[in-house]
Amino acid sequence: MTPHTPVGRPLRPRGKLLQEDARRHHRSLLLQQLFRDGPASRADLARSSGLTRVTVSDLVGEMLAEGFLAELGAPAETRVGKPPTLVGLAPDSHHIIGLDLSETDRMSGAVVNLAGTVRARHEVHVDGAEGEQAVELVLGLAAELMAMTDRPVLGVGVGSPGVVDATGTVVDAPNLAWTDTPLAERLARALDVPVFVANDANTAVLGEHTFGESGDGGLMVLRVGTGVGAGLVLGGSLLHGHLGAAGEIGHVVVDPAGERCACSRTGCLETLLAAPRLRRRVAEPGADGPAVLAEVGTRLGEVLAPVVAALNLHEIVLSGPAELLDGPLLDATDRTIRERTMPISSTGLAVRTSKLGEDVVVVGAAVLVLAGELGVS
Amino acid sequence: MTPHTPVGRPLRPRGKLLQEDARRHHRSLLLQQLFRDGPASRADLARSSGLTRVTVSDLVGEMLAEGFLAELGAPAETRVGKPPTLVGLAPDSHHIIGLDLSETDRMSGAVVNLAGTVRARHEVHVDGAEGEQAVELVLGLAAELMAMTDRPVLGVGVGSPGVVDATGTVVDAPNLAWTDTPLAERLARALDVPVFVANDANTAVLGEHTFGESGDGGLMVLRVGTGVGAGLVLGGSLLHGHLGAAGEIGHVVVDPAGERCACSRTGCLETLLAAPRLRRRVAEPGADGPAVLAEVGTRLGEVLAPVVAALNLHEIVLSGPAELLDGPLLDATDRTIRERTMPISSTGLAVRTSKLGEDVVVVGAAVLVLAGELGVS
DNA sequence: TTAGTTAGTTCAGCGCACTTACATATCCGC
DNA sequence: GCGGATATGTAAGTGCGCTGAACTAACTAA
Repeated sequence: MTPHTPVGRPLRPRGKLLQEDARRHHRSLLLQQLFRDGPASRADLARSSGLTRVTVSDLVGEMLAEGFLAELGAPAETRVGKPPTLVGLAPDSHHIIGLDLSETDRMSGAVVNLAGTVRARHEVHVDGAEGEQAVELVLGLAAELMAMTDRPVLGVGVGSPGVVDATGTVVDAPNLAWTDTPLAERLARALDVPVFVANDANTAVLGEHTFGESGDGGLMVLRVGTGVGAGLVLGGSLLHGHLGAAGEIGHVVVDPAGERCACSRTGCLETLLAAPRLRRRVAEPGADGPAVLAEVGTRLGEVLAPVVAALNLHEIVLSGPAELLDGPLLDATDRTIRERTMPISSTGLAVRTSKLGEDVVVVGAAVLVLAGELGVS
Repeated sequence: MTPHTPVGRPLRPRGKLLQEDARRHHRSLLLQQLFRDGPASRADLARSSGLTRVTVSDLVGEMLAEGFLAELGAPAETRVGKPPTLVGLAPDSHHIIGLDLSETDRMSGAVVNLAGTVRARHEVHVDGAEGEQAVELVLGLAAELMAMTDRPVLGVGVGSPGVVDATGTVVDAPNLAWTDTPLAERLARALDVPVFVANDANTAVLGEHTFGESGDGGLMVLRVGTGVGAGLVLGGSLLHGHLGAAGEIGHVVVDPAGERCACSRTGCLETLLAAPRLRRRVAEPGADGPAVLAEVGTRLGEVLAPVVAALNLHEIVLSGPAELLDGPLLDATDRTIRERTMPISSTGLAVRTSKLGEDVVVVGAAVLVLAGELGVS
């Protein structure tokens, strides 16, 4: 009798499971494989997935017919036996529309292929649009982008500011004056493709997780912009939190004696770290820029240390203006976290800036679609 | 086209999925149902699970034969149509052995039924036993408990101090001088039943999650004893962390100017909160007990606030000596968390002490087995 | 008594992945 | 240069688990 452990498996079963689900699951398994490790033969796929060659052939055939995969011929190297025919993901067989609504002055979007490469861009100015007007701006932007590709569109992903619930309804987004706005439904109705909406920090962490060369441990992406927010991927899945408000870390108090914040509290993380304020402080005449940045970094480290210890995170990624984040601030954050946690928590940890830059949100929005439609990420 | 969202579903498929797995999954689904909501008719189960009556009948028949379920006759109330026959969980059809190795002076264990009720107890003194000696003490305790029930034993669950990996190997437990000790394997070999081992704080959070009347949002259990540790259930599953060290929050620095800690840092949470130290400080001549407790509670709140905000937790449970935790300390922690986080993070949050008391760990260890063997929790 | 309703079972059929068997295509040793 | 070894990929048949449709059982309402 060997020891078992219920790792990763959710404690409660989720629902009815059909054969159809099994097939979709296995399709995802193969896609995922090709997605991460590049082209492979049917036999290779069979070996690594545990499915039989027969089943793999069947599934691959299906996906070839749909266009998601392409046959790539035999590999160059020569070995005993019949040479395999490689199959690989056809990254431009389908395109995805990713939208980033997190900037205050504009809404940007992109046509993204299945490999996370941006194929086209488009953006619209917000110009103070709010409520329904803002929704229509989004609808227009998405339609425009859909017209920019001749490939079938797999779906639309949106990274929106504010709190977004599981159905893609924006519960609350002050900047756009949205409350309980069913954005996913509106887009789905208008465009007739699957639509996924999530908080911008959440899409960012998905982007980083899938396309940012990150590992498989817990990942946290901290977005620094007009505000400060975070997204977390734990155990391979996006954390939503009890009320869908996971990652809302911008208004944690770090310094009760600090500046007054718009949220009526004093000394929130945002009063120190939000890009406009920080930029102003650094530029103040007579200010010691690096020292200011280091001090803010230290404060950030103090906030993150308990989170790192509690979650045993693998990576923390800072996303935002590089001139502010990448340097004394990052270094101080990294150092502070290590000073304030045990080696077992901090040795496995990497603190770095984003590798995707400005595109994290749109690419992450595309991952939302990839995960939802193909089970790939 | 309706909006979709990949909620809760892990982003990456876990592995091959057989029909057999589907059947186990559906069994779990029904068991879970009966487990949470009590007895029901086959027709009720079919309606709420989405399976057909045929399938439910088949599965229920199987589980009746195995003894897990029992027919309970018709309900008292009378309605139109053929009266249903209720089936319900047979809580004492099988028993589970739960072990708690977290105390320094003794190892305790219990025979637990499927409903989480303790049916018998046993314990052994540690008397300084270490390494292999301590392992044999555990083997003996488990064997003794297995002899105390005449029901089939579903498995053995163990809550061990220290870091435990996914295979049930204790990576590091200083008190017992265990390093890379394959405890699950040893027990499985000796007793010939499935064995599950996890960190004591992790088993505690499982116990609280399943039998502590807690909700479905994120749950954190903070164990205060000789040391301080935590366990987390997020999105319905236990969080392990990158290196299996999630919840190791005892050595987060809360006061760099504080007392020196055994871990070579200064001002760790443990230096304030560990039960022996705290008890001593409260009992000091001239000390204002409640004030000391409130101050420690405030510090704890400062550590937990970032975690609460980042995870949007639903519940925080303090488990340990009630005379220390339940009162000014708990109140101060609760207050501090609310002062330091946004309403959206804190309104959905409840901070309380454990409802299972001393039994959290053994009962949680039983849940480990329930989840692993029956997919129930 | 008859009609209507609900519970639970029987039976044929379908989808999916598996096993077994085979065709195909290369290398290797003689 | 040719059979044997080795490996890839396809074809046919099997078994498992679920489903829909039809059936029996047991009760209420009129």
